[in-house]
Amino acid sequence: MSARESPLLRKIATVLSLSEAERAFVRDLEKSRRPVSARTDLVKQGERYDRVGILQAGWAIRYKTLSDGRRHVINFLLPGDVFGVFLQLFEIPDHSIAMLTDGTLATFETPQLVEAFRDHPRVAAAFTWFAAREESIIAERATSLGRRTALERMAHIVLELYRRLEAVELAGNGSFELPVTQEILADTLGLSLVHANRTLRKLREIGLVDIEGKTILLQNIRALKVVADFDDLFLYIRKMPESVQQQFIEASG
Amino acid sequence: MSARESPLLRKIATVLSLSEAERAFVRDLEKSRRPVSARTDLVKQGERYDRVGILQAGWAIRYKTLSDGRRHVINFLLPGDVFGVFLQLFEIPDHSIAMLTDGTLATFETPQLVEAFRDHPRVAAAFTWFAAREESIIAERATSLGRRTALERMAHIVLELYRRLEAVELAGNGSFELPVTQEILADTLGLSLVHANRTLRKLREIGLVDIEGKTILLQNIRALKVVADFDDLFLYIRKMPESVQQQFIEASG
DNA sequence: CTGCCTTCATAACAAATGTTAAAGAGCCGG
DNA sequence: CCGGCTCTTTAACATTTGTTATGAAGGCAG
Repeated sequence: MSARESPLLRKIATVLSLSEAERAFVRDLEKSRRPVSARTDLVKQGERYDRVGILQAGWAIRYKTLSDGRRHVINFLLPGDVFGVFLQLFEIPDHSIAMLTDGTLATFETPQLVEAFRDHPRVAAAFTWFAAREESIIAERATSLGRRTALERMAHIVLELYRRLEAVELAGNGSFELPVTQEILADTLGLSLVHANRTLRKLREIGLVDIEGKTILLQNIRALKVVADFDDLFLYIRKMPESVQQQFIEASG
Repeated sequence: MSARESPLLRKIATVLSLSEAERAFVRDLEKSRRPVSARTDLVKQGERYDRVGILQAGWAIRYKTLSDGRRHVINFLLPGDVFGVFLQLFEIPDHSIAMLTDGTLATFETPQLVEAFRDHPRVAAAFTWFAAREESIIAERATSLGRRTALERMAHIVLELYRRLEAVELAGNGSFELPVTQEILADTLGLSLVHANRTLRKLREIGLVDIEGKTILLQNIRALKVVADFDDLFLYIRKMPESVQQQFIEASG
C-alpha cells in the first residue's frame, strides 16, 4: 500500500486486503474529486440526496437541528469516511452533513454502488463494514451521552478520534490536528459551550492532554482510557474474518 | 396480509410488498420459534455470536455496560425486530441484548442470510432498510440525550415507541403496553431512576399521558409532539421507492 | 394468607451542568 | 496596522439533575 493511496484505501487496508483490480475500482469511485469549503452543507436534512460521498480531505459533521435551533452533532466524518450509502435507501435524509474545514470530496452515483455490490463483493464488504461501524460508533456515543460524565465523555471522544485518525495516518505519537471549535465539541458531547471549555481545561490541568492551537497532544493515553472507560471494541479496527468476506462473494452470486 | 402474519411480515408490509414466494422464504427464516424468558441474554457483549434473530413476541433491549456497572440502553427491540445482521460481520458484539419480558424468538444461520441476499433481493432490501433505520433511531436518541431535556426525551420516546408498535399492530387508539420499568427508561434516557419518575409524573400532571399498570395512554399526542419536537422522518415508516428495490434486484445479479 | 422482593413514589439535600456576561486572543481583510 | 470577526476563557449565579433515604404498593412463592 503506497503512502499516496487515498485515505479510503488506507482505511480499507486495515480491514481487508483488496486485489489491484479492486483497488482500481475504488480509485474509480473516487476520481471525481473537487474542493469543498468549510461550512458547506453536503447533505441537508429533509432534502433529497442521491449520491454517495467519500471525504478525501478535511473534516465534516453529521448533525441534526431541533426546531428551536439546538444542534446535536451525531458524528464526525474524517478523511476516508464514506457517507450516503444508507441515504441511498431512504432518499430523504433525517440529518445534515456539513464541512467543518475546507476539504476535498469525491462522489459517485447509485449505479456504481449497485455495481460494487454486484461485481466487487470485497469492496461491498468493506463498505458494509464501515456502515455497520458507523452505527456502533453512534451507539457508543449515545452511551457516553447517557451515562458518562462530561470529563469522561471528553476523554472518550479524544481517544476515539485518535484511533480513527491513526487508521488513515493522520494521527500518531499521541497527537493529531483537531480542527474543531469547542462549540462543535459541546454539540457532540451534549454540553454547553462553557462546560465544554471547563472540561477541556480540567483535562489539561490533570495532565491528560495538552492543546496548542489546533493540535492536541494525548499526554497520558493510559490514564485517558481509565477515565473514559475506553474499550476500542466498538471501532472494529481489525481484519474482517475470511469467512465473512466469503459470504459477500457468495451473496453476489 | 392476514392478521396472523408474523410481526416481521407485518412490518415488512409497511415498507414494501413481497410476493407469496418471498413471504414463504421469510416464514421459513422464522420457523425455529422458541420461548425465551425475561432477563435472558440473547447476545453478550464481547462473546462471539453468529446467528440472526427475529423477535416474535415480547420486548428486549440492546444495552452496554460500563466497567463500573453503569448501564445504557441503546434501543428497544420490539416484536418483528431483527438483530444480528451486522453482528454477523463483526462476530464479536460490542453490546448485549437481553429479554425484558418473556417472549418468543426465532433465529437462523448465516448461510440463510447469504441466501436471502443472493436469491431474494426484496427480502434483502427489507432487512437492509431495517438495519439502516436502526441507525437512524439510535442517532435520534443520541440527539435526545445530547440536546433534549428530561421531559422532552420522555415525550419523545413515548411517541417513538407508539409509532413503532403501530407498525406491528401492537398500539392504537393512543395507547400501548409498556412492559418496562422506570429504571430501564432511565437507562435509556440517560436519567437517574428518581428523575425518570419525576419526569413521568410531570408528563401525567400536565395531562399528556396517563399510566395504568403497564398500559400507557397518550392523552394528547399533538402536545406530546410539540414538547418532544417529534418529527417521525427518522422512523422511515413509508414505502421503499421502487427504484431502490430495483437496485437490490440488479445488485443480486 | 403472609412475607419477601421488586417497583414506584416522594422528600431533602448535593452535585453537575447551564446561563449570562464580559474580556482577551487570534486571525483576516482592507 | 486597524477594526471587526470568531473563538476561547473565566466568573457568578441559576437550574437541572443526581443521590440518599424511606415508605407504600403490588405481585409472587411458600
